Amino acid sequence: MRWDRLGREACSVARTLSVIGDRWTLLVLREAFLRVRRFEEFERRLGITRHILAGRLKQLVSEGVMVRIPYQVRPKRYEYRLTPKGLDLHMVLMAIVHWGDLHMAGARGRPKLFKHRACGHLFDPVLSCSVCRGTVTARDVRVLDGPGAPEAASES
Amino acid sequence: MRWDRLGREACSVARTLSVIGDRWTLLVLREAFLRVRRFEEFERRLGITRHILAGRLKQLVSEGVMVRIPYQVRPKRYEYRLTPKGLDLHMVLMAIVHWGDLHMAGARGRPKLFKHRACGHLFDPVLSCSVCRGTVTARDVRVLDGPGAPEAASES
DNA sequence: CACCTTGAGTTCCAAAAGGGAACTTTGCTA
DNA sequence: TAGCAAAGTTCCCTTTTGGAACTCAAGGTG
Repeated sequence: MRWDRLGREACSVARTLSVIGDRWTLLVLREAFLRVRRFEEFERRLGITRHILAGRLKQLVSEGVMVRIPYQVRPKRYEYRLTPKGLDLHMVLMAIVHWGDLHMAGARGRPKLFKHRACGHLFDPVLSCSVCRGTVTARDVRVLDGPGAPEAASES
Repeated sequence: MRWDRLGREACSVARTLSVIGDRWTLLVLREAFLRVRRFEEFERRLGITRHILAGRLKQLVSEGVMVRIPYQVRPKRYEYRLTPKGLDLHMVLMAIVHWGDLHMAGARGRPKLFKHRACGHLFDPVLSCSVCRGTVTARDVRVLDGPGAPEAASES
């Protein structure tokens, strides 16, 4: 399989990965959620080379995950911001961070903590069911074919 | 930055990505959650080349995300299964699928649906707060430095 | 017994992607 | 006039993929 075909697979994992399934892209998004907006600051904080960064930002913009908007006119300078579609990736980032906190934290503990503004407490993200609000773990889920499933073979 | 340094960064995103931040790795895990276990079946379902698959599986095993266990002795054959550490990636996969369902679904709709065994309903995954159980979105979260944060500079 | 099949890899080579560093462009500032 | 800053591009060389063929061990088949 070549990556240019990924976005056309009948699988939401594959389609999502066609947008964000790349280390640099996820790291760029991490910074974006921490309110980094400018080319040079992404470069400085990530240690990414400029031409890779330019490519990733261009892709994120073309996918509608970020927008490139001018923040000054003379000379023209642009910054990158998350769109609503990009903000929806928050759950993906939180899930990734949480797994790292559980399984990859160093001796000194977590690098970041999260406070829930609504209740004021430090918290861990928990996946729950939109219907009953109960916790959802791997064994609680049964996977069924949906309307967009491939015809005969079972692909996810 | 080279990838071999990623796992040593003081950031749970970076550390998680050092394990799963690769398209093929995530697709292998998707299949693993759908109960695929054998080398040939991963190959067939993903269209991945054999030597890339071998490398990814070896890495997942060395990270403790999967285990390689024999399922027959003569001739010796092995299969790959998720460990508890691997099963904990479920939230990451669910978050990725859900974003794809929201933003990348084709005209025919979702390829897969999820049923919550506990309540019996088809559901969407929702991220919630471990303390108050309320929904958590990007704007509800305040990020603070934790004990494992880098000294002076602020990196996530 | 000679040969074919299966599962799980490994090896080889050409093509694509990535890392590093220097160069470009536009206008501002000393 | 020179220097600087932000945001990219270009060039070149190294590393990683994709694709296909080859290996190995143990059965099964005629």
